Amino acid sequence: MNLAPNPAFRSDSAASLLRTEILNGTTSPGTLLAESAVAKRLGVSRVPVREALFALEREGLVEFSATGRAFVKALTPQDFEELYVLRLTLEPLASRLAASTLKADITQLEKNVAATRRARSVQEVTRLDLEFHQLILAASGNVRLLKLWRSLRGELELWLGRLHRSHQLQTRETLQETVDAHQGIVESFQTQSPAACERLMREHILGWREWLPLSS
Amino acid sequence: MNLAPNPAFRSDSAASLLRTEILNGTTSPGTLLAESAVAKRLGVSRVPVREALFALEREGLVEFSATGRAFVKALTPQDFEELYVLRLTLEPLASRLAASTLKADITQLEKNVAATRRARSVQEVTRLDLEFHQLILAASGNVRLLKLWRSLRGELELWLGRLHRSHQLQTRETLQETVDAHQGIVESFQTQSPAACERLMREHILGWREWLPLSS
DNA sequence: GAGATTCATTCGGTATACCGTTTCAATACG
DNA sequence: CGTATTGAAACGGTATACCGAATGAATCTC
Repeated sequence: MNLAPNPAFRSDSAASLLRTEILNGTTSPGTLLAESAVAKRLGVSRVPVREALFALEREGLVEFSATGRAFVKALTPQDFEELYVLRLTLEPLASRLAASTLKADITQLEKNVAATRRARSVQEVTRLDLEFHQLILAASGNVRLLKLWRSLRGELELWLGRLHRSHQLQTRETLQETVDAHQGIVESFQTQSPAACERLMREHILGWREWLPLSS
Repeated sequence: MNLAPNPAFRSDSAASLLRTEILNGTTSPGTLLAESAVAKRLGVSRVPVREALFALEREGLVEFSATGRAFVKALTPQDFEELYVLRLTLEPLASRLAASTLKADITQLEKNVAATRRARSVQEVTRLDLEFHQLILAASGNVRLLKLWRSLRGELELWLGRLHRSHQLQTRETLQETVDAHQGIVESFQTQSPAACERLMREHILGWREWLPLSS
């Protein structure tokens, strides 16, 4: 028996806690995350906090000043524009690459869509929505492509969280639209060509254009 | 006078040294980079070495095992395939986005091409080649796009370095081809539409297809 | 001999301490 | 009043030390 896959590193715990607080909006953008202060608050030393901050930087939730101080990232409308352009490039590509894989097995995607139908909170829908897209990135088979997307995921969550808090999103209709679109994409993997899958994903993301802060 | 932009962090020095050794091939792929050993060799403590290893991981030159040990990344033909697909996606996009910026000012690109013409070593050509492409990524104005590309740059350098060492590249003709292609791209920014710039970059990268390890 | 076991060594995760630099607000200056 | 100055507190970069876990080779088992 070689079990014990959970060393429970303090750096991971610290990252999880800080991640939650940032995504919740508990700690507002621009806040200084001083190593000493965070360490004292979490009851650990500065070393794991340091690593947690680096991890969060890779996720796009934290940014470092020139002098090495960590701040909760503050996103501007232009940042969302950048993210949007990249999603519009990376995700259709992933869809095309994933087409052959997903033709054989779409059980995970189907589970995700079913769970989204049953979801009861906006947080849950958001999580499942991002998970749906990440499943396709993972199915692309290009681990670098998945890594690139994951480095943007934190910022995408910040974006969605902001939309939710401003009540611009997640009326009953938009939820239904999301589920329908995802359902259509899943079916496309079974019935259509890779190029068609790519196109469908592109159109799905184009539908997000209206939620860009700039256009509101 | 507030000069002193060079704190000369030991972590940066360590990263530079290790980076050079990895790209040279001095430390071969798969080599364990134990923190203690590297620290002793460089005459610093483990802490800056740790950070250097994280930095090199972001650059794609080092990978961590499940138990946290750092190894010099070993690239497989499939890895090159992944990198190629991503270049083929990101760089034409950057070209299109950079078109408006570069219509106004191509001096940096022109300097680069001129320097490439004057280059006397394969290492220098490689460096200038990657710099040319990076200039365009930077000119795209999308800082996230630039960051994504930079996270692949280390692996691209490993790829080119391998090609050089196997003498498959950098005959006089391929150098001339590179310079010509780059010159054409620079001119396209002045004379053509963003879509045409995008297409030209795509074709330039398609030209690299023959250098994929799989096809040789 | 092939595979499981043991154990000394190595290695990474973390705590703590020290130091120079940065920061920022109170103060002095024009 | 607006702008330099200054000095104490805060912060990050690094060194060192401790510990449990992982590693790999020698050993034991069948």
